Amino acid sequence: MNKKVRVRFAPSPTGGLHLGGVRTVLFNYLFAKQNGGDFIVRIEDTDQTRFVEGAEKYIFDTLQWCGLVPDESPVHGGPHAPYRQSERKESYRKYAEQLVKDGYAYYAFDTAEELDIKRKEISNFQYSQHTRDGMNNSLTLTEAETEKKLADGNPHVIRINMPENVDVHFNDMIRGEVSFNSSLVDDKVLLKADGMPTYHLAVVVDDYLMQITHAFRGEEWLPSSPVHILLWQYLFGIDNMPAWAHLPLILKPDGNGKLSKRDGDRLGFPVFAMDWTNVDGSINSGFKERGFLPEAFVNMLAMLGWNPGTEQELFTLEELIEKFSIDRVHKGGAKFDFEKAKWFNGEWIKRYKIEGLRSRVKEVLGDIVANYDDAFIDKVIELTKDRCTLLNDFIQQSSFFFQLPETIEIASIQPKWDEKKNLFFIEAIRMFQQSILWEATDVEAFFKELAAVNELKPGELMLPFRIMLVGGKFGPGVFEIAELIGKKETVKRIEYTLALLK
RNA sequence: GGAGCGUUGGUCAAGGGGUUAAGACGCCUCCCUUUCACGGAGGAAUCACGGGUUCGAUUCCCGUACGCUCUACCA
Repeated sequence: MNKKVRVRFAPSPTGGLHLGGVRTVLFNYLFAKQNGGDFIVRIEDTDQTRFVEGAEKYIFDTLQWCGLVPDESPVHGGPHAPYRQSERKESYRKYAEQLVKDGYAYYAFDTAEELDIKRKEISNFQYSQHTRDGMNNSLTLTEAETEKKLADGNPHVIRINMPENVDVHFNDMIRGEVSFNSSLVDDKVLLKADGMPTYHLAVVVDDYLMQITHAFRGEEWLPSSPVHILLWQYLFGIDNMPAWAHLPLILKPDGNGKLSKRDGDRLGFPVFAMDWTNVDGSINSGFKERGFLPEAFVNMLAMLGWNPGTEQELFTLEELIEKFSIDRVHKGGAKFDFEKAKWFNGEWIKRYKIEGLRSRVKEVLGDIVANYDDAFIDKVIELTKDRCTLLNDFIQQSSFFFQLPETIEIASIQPKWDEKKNLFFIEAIRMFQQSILWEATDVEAFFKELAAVNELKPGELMLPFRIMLVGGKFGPGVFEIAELIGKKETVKRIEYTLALLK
């Protein structure tokens, strides 16, 4: 079995690959891999005015980060190249003309202004079988008039000639039998005045030319599917049509409705896999930059609209390929929950081996780890990974291993600070300096011993000690921290804080 | 307005004629931890409504309500 699964996305200044888009790609990918098929990506840049340089690269960077790399590089060719619709422009016109010749479509010369007027005059105006008789098209014009208009180079579009009262139906992989009455569907534009196809013509022609057998897309496409079904019937035969799967929408967390990038800004979470730069230069943050691991991102996305029916929630890409099944994809939309997304990431950080985390943690911490070797960094990661849900949490949780804490929260200890404690730490410094042993257990023993001698409860001293080493009330066990940063650094930090407390 | 699609706790969801209606996130309580997390043990909270069919409906059927998507020479 050689199945090809089509992935589509339109790069545009207002686009970017957001959650819903990546999930569509993911499900395509899983299905393709599972069935031993090909996974290809096509760029739908039919509206050139909205195409931005770099958007294409952005898409592939995103797919790469997620581990969803297409089998044929749409940028560098392949058996079905080119993949940019703008480069396939010529092939579409031919099919549109064919439709006109066969009576399934017609030329329409109405200008944008004329249509605007109509829309103002008639509420809910639709260019359809009920209105096309009153419009300026090859159906109302004589053949000679049409020929002349075309010869004179009048701008025109080609619209589909929707049949009257035909039951158009198909079997959706997720929803089962879906049907529409053709009388209620308008005469969609297939070929625009600039010669570019609209999505409706392009999907059908491209899917045919690229021999696509299964097509996944968002639920928002369902209402226009009758146009596509009819086009398949007219052009290539309904038997050659790919199987459709209309995926449920990803909804905004509050209220209802499709998740939009505005929601991300408003609610403070990313809706893009990676940072996306808008035409105006503003940036929508990405999951990657927020400190997500690609595995966690993909895992989280897969569970949004699909469920294996077991209690398993954590999946690798390989496991997803194995377990994924299209009939367990839900029909209803799912609200996006950022808290759950973070939970997935925390779980993945715990699952990750230290070595796997190392380079990512180094990247997050930046310059401050420059002078430390991997062995030291690995120990830090081991001590802190379970308390991080995002990679960026390593900044808070582990910076103090590499440098003096930026702020020392002395406010936490000052109220109960007294001379007795001050003397304890002065003595501790002396004692630490003399000691030869410096493992966490040794430090703890010294510390408690000295506390006993000074008739102080260790409990009263632990917090001050922590604040001195860490700067705040967080982090792993103090004695383990002391061991790792070393005797010299420990003493230095005690002295530093003691000075602050004077 | 029209068409299509949908509706199990706050969220993600399993289930599918008879169940104490799984599990996860979040929330709350307790334990562990002389910090914060992690971890562990508990807890509150759900089948949109109305009619059928049936001995019995959350589950099947029909309505209603509500929500969403589409209704562009955007995808």
